[in-house]
Amino acid sequence: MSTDRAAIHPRKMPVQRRSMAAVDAIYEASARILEESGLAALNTNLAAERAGVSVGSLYQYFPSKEAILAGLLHRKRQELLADMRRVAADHRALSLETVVERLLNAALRHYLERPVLSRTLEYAEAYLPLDQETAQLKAEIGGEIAKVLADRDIANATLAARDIVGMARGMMDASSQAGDSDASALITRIKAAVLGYLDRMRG
Amino acid sequence: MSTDRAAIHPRKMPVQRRSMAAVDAIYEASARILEESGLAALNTNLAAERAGVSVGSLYQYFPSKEAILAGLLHRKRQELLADMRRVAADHRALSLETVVERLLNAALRHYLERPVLSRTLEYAEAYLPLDQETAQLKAEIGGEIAKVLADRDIANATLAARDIVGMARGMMDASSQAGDSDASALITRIKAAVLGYLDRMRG
DNA sequence: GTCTATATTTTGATAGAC
DNA sequence: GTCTATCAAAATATAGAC
Repeated sequence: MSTDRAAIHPRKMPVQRRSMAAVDAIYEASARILEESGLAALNTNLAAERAGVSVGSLYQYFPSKEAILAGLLHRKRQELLADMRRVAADHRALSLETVVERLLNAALRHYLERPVLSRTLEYAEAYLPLDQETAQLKAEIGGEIAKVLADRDIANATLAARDIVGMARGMMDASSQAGDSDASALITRIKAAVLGYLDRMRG
Repeated sequence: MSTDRAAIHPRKMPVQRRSMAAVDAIYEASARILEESGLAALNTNLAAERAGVSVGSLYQYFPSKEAILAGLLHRKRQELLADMRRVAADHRALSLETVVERLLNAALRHYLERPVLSRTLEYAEAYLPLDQETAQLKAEIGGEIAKVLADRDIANATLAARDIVGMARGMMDASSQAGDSDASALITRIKAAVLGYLDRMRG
């Protein structure tokens, strides 16, 4: 019997205590595999084994390995969005420079926690049949930034937000791949790029 | 018999006319597979079929699918480096702004030719057992930019070059993923980020 | 709910004929 | 040099016992 390879969404929400532990273990095991060996190395058997559950159990929660990836990405996005909202909440009281710095701090904190995992999930998204809900989260993260920019009368806030997210991400990737570990110096440099960009686009 | 999965380098240089055509066809077919379906979809059987050659022939030139990826990346890098050198050659006669613009034009031209392929190969590099020679090419590309910056008395030219490559790449990725196709507007915005960054890092 | 065992499919790689 | 045929290994997914 041919199985549905396109299934992406977690099979069901685990409500029992035990089930949640299994799902968490699968996520964490998968994350480690991705970090250690990349996308190509992730498979359901290995993920189950490393999570300390059987493949059968894994398939009870995830219809495919893509579903695991989608779930991981979704989680990460939710966490970042929550943090972004927190930072953007009272932004009107602050200078542009301070807001930018706080937003970058939030983004960096998430990214630097697990840079390789972040990179891998970001790439996976590009070829993964896109999960509507997760795409929405991405848009909302951009939206939070655009809102801050629009309030400062920056033209084309949506485009600018996309540019800023892109440049920050690119610099974080380059830095982490080069093995650079000085986070505060990195923030300073990203801030230079972001504020320099905004200056020049405004002037 | 267990085969050597770690082999990366193309098996041999094709010297005959016919062989070169086969190798080219394999590269092009692989590139299309990567663009259409991502890294996970690339396999030797499919690449051979789409290239119009048999798997046996493919294995005559490539010891593994990783070798195909490594070869594709190596080619792309060589092309970009050649272009960068051309641009950087007479840079002393030009303003910083003009040099930056020319370098970005070169990078963009290469990237926008096949953005999805570029992204995929870049990601592949991260988990691919790194090909010494290709890593060297990457360093040389950064080196060309660093040289230009150092000549303008920009401190920490190597670090700045890495940042600039990263931010440009991140913005190109974001733009192409969003489906934006206005290349000249994109150049203008990347220039704003790069020059703004340099200004602030200098001042 | 979870596990073991297993079928099915896909992929990697080679042997041997032409 | 190239192809066909095929093997071996790995990965997906499920059935059925507990």
